[in-house]
Amino acid sequence: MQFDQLKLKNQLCHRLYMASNSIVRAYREPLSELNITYPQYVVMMALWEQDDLTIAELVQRTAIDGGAMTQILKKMADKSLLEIIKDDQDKRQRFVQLTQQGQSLKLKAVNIPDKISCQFDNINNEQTQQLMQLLDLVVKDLSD
Amino acid sequence: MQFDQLKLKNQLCHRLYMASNSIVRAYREPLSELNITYPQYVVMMALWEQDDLTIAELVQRTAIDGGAMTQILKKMADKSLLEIIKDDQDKRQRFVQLTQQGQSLKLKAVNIPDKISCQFDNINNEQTQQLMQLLDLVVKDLSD
DNA sequence: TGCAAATACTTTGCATGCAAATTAATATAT
DNA sequence: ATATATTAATTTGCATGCAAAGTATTTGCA
Repeated sequence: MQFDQLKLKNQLCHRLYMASNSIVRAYREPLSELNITYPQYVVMMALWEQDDLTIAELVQRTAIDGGAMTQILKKMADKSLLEIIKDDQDKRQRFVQLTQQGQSLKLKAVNIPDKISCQFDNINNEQTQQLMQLLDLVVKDLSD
Repeated sequence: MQFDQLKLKNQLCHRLYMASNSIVRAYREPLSELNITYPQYVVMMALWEQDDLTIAELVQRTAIDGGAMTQILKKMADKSLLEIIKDDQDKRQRFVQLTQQGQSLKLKAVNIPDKISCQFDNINNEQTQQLMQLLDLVVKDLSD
């Protein structure tokens, strides 16, 4: 039966869809305490790791869509989490820099991963690592 | 270093975010030939598997948000893929039924899974199964 | 029997994800 | 040198995902 492959339970994509939505939803509450959304949190993590990136670099590291990134950064700048600085060398690009407030938010965020991972009762560290490796393969195969 | 857990490369959520977006994006082209979006495809798969479901059942099986479901079904009804039928027994609920056109679309969709899976060069069937099982654990842990 | 609580949906407002078109500036080729 | 191609961002339009509020209906219980 070739139609079997159209069943939802056989679809990797539907598993990914559900898992991704579930985990982003799980971040909603802890992130609301920092007054940021999930994609904004991804931007913060990228900048906490390496500040003063161009928007293109930020797009590359976060895999957030460029069009969306413009809007997201605007809102984050409005909240004084970061500043968007024009480059005098190449006037097409802009650098993104954390403000003091943006940097210090890291201290409030540091316990978020623990809050999330303690919701995982049926999956251990080894399985998590394995899962991340497999997901990397998926992303790699689809990025060509 | 507790800050290490804030790095993007250590985040399961970011892997899921990228993988889910990547795979939904991969479906975009084949689905555009059927003139449907990814969530609409999920609804179709659910109905091809079991027709004449209530909206609540459809929400439960697809994991699509109820609010979004209303809009999605409306668009699909506009495209004559399905009909939304009021229940005389319980006037709160409605049944969703595929039209002839919606049923026959299955024939055009049956080769889509193959088109997607042939993009996976670095991941084999066994790994895919393993991945799906691990994702089920994630969803299960987060659904409580 | 009558009314509060629960259900099944719908609506609304906000924040993306994404493709496509647009703008501004730089790089390249002839 | 100059037209053309490329690059970095932004803008626009459409389709969700999600929380919260709103609408009918139906249940359940005093």
